[in-house]
Amino acid sequence: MTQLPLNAALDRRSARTREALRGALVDLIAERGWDDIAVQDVCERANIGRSTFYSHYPNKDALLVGGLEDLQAELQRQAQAQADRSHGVIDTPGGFRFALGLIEHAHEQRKIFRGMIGRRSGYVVQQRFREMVIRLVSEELPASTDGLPRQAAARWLAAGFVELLSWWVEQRAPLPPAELAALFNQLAQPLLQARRPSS
Amino acid sequence: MTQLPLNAALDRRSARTREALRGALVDLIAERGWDDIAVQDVCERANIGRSTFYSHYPNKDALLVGGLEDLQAELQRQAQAQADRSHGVIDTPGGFRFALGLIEHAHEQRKIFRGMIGRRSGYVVQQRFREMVIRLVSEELPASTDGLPRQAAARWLAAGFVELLSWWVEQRAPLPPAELAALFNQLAQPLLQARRPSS
Amino acid sequence: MTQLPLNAALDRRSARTREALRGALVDLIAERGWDDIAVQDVCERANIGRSTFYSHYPNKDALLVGGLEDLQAELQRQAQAQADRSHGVIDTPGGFRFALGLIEHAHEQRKIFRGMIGRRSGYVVQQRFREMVIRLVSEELPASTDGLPRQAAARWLAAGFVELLSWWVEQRAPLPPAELAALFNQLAQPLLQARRPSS
Amino acid sequence: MTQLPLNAALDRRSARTREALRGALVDLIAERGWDDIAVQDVCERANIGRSTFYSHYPNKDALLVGGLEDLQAELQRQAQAQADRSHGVIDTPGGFRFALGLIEHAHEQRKIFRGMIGRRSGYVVQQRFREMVIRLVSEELPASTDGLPRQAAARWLAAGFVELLSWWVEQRAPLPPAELAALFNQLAQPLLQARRPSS
DNA sequence: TCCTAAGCGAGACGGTACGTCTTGTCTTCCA
DNA sequence: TGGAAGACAAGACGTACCGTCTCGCTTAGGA
Repeated sequence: MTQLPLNAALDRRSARTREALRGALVDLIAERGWDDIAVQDVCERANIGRSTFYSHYPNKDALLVGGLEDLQAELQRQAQAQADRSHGVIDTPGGFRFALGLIEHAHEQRKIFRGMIGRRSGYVVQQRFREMVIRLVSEELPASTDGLPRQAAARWLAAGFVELLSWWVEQRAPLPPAELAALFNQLAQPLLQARRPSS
Repeated sequence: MTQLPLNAALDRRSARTREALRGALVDLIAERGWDDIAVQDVCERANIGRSTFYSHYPNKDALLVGGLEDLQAELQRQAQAQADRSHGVIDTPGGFRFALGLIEHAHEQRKIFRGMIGRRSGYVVQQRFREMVIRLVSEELPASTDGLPRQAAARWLAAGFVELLSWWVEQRAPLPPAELAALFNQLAQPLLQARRPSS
Repeated sequence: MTQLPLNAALDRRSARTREALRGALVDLIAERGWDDIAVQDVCERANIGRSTFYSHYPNKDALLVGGLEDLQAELQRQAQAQADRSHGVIDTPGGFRFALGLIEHAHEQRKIFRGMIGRRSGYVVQQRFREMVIRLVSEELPASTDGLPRQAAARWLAAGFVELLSWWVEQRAPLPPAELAALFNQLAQPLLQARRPSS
Repeated sequence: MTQLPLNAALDRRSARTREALRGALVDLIAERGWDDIAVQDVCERANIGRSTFYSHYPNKDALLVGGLEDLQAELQRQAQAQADRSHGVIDTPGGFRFALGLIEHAHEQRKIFRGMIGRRSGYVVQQRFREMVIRLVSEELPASTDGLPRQAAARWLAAGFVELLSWWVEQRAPLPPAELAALFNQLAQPLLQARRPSS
């Protein structure tokens, strides 16, 4: 009956397999873009049998989604931390907190992002990424967005943000992250003004 | 530019084939969304041999692009006509001329647009469609867009527009086209203000 | 040469697939002749996916060649056995040992041979079959074949043999195999006389 | 259905087209061998539209057959001439009259014959050619061929002849035509001896 | 001289087969 | 017992030919 604690090791092994797959996927996305990658390729890169892949994820998509969920969690953690740091005193004047973090992340991993949301990406990746950004935007969007339904507003901003990012990430001499974030927040202004009706 | 009037009949025959293919594609996109369509399916629907398809288009993509080019041309024609009608007197007060036309088109062909840019679409379609909108926006975008490079501004607006359209087209009780156009133009305002520095 | 005894079961599975394909091919050749058979047909008959076919053989040709190699090996084994039985004592008086075996084989499988070398066959089959017979003849051909180069002699005899077989197999009331073999050996006599320079 | 003798010129035009096609085919056979030639290729080489090809011949085969019929007629004419020259006096001592003519023809057109009956040929060509040789042999074969049915004897000889020719034509330093013909006649001897039972 | 029937080139079209590629399932063996 | 290896079915892809067809041009002969 010593089985229960055994599983921990196995799980750890599983985790390492998953990790390897995720890493391989990221590498390959950076190299070739999503669409030109076959499950086979990911497995080879990760030194893993193709059947093993399917025992972990039903899809190439699923693998990606897993990765993006991690990224989202991380960004939300960052945003939260930032909110906590300025413990309500000034409250980042009219800007989205997630933006800078995500932009900086994209900056550091420029190559991967180029594969993900740039030219050579694929539908699923863009779609998933956009969905993630929609969730991030939604969380910081004020309740009232004059005229426009909240969901539509979130999508407008998220789509714009993603497109901006996609443009920025392909640039040879890009703006500094902070400026891009500022630009985004400026463009988003009309939808944020309702935020502090008094001021 | 099949200008030579020599073999008009052949061209006419080809044109009818192309037409049939395009129609079949649109139908199928409306029914199942881009990704679930095989070249074979399009051919069957259009009553056309698969090899004939390939003698006209190298790809499923190419077929789509052809269709979108037509749509773009049509919308530009409309926009131009509208501009001519108000022969410069009032100059559509601060709005994009293409918007209403495209929105109305989407309204009439709601089902097709749902297949094209809505949930079940595919990367290529969205991408191609977005590119088309980028071109449309670019044409009407004023030269100076304070701070933001022109290309980035166009992409911001186009992405937002597409996303808005995608959201709108899935609604059960959507706004009237005119109101959506107004909303878009209002959201685009910050980038258009540079337009009339004098006023 | 899948010699490693590691995964015997996989090999066994493969072998059964190959067997099925070979059988189906033989059947179909007997029914329609080589040229009217598509890879697809072989697969359907063998209850095997077309892609599986291509993972075993690159061609329809390759499948055939495989089968012929087996046949050749079998015939050589028979000829050897026969030679061993009469351990040098009488040494089949002036005749080719492979002939009777092959003729009897053709007799039993008359239908298949009709498809293979008869009227409705195809170039590849005839060619491959002739090559096999050339090899068989070569092995038993004496070193010196007065005047004619050895290779030419082998081809003369093989071509004649195949043609004879092809004629015989189409007959309604054919000679008994032994008589055909005798006939062949008689016709081959001029080239075999050099065999026993003493006599 | 070119029955009416009205338009001789049109027929002449047709004839020139046919000629061009035949020439192109021969060229291409010499270059690449039968199997690697598409109808398209023949047409391009002959500067003729593909549809025109099909208005003359139903097949690539038919084009070939036409050519071979001409060749056969020519060879028979030669053989006849030779028979006439030696107006029965000596009657070519035990040899086939067609052989030398055909061999010399093959010698002169070595390249074409390589394409036709050599390695890179195709089933149809070999088959057709063999049939022609069977007809040629049959015509000169004596009535009685001890034991072997006449048809079988003709096929044995024809197949051997063709194979010999095919071997010879691929040689780098081939025997002189006359010697090859002698060799063939020597090999054919056993079947010809019945010819003059008296002598 | 005009006109009319043909040969002809061009190429659209449907169809069939090819060989390649990817996907997801399933089985077997090894550690 | 989990993972590697890989056989397998399914099916889309883009290519290559095939044989049929329709269309207009050209041309040579007979009116």
